[in-house]
Amino acid sequence: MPEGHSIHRVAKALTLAFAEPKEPHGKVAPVHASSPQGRFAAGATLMDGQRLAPAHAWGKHLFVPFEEDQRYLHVHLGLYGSWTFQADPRQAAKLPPVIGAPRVTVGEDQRTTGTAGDPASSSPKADPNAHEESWQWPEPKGQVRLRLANDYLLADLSGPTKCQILDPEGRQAIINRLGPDPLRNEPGDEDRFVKLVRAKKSPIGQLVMDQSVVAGPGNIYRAECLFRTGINPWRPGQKVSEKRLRQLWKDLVAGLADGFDMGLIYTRLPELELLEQAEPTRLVGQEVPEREERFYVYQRDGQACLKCGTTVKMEVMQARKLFYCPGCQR
DNA sequence: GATACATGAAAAG
DNA sequence: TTTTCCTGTATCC
Repeated sequence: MPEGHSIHRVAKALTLAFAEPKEPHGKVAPVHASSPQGRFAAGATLMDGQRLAPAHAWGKHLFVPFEEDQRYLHVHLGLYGSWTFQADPRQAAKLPPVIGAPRVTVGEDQRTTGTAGDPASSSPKADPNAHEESWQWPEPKGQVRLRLANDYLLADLSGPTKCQILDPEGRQAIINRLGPDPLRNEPGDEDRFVKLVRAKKSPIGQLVMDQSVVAGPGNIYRAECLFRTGINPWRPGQKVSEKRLRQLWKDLVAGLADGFDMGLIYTRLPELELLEQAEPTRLVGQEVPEREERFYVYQRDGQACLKCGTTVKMEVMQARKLFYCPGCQR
């Protein structure tokens, strides 16, 4: 259950795990690919033995290029797909930090094996002869569509809505129908976002989740960013002022970047006054509270708005639950 | 054991 | 607008 920030993190994790040489001056080791579940058997065969190049994401789409072949693995997690990373507990010293972090996050679902919660203690000193024998990869748990593995790390993919091998044209066709990605934030993206929104009369709450308008945000960011910028989700795109849309773009940039850095969505600023600042405040570095205290409006329907006290509303928009404060968002 | 639900998107009607 | 697809977890009998 991932929004764009999770996919960018997975791209980074896959790159660190499978697209960077493990020894100085070494080559990238070929990846072992398989489909324990069987539903991606043909694709896994194509991938098995390939050297992988650095992965990248555009919105919620993940692309993993093959180094010596002009093709890509393309994955979209859909509503409940996930990646699970595991590491050889004896090789902790070689693990890239993004993998070693002791956390389990829905959607990317990273976890470490070995000493729970403390990767640093989990082993360089373990068994001096350990490296003599290769790591026994653990049995896949549940429905694993694709398993990627090398001598140190393993990534299991389950439940994706899309998992396929694409040629460059196939990849480009997907990117062509995506809007700007706030995590890429390239020159001109803000203008493109503003123009796309202002050309439509559908409600802004719908447009923020429309991947051809902006690629990355999902249901949580939609609710939270519209609250943070004080925009009513039912307001037609055309009728949102350019000023507010520029504010909204910048808020999405900051919000998704925070999600990327923290590995979870945390959007509720420590002080309400920070909401009024010209530039959005970044939350990375802050201590992360319990889930119930991370959001302003998401799943807070029936409770009092933290800013104005009005009861937070839940309505259904495009078959998804929409949360907002009718008092603050007009 | 059911059943409901989830951070999504495309196809079908 | 409704249905369909993909899976794991929580909650309720």
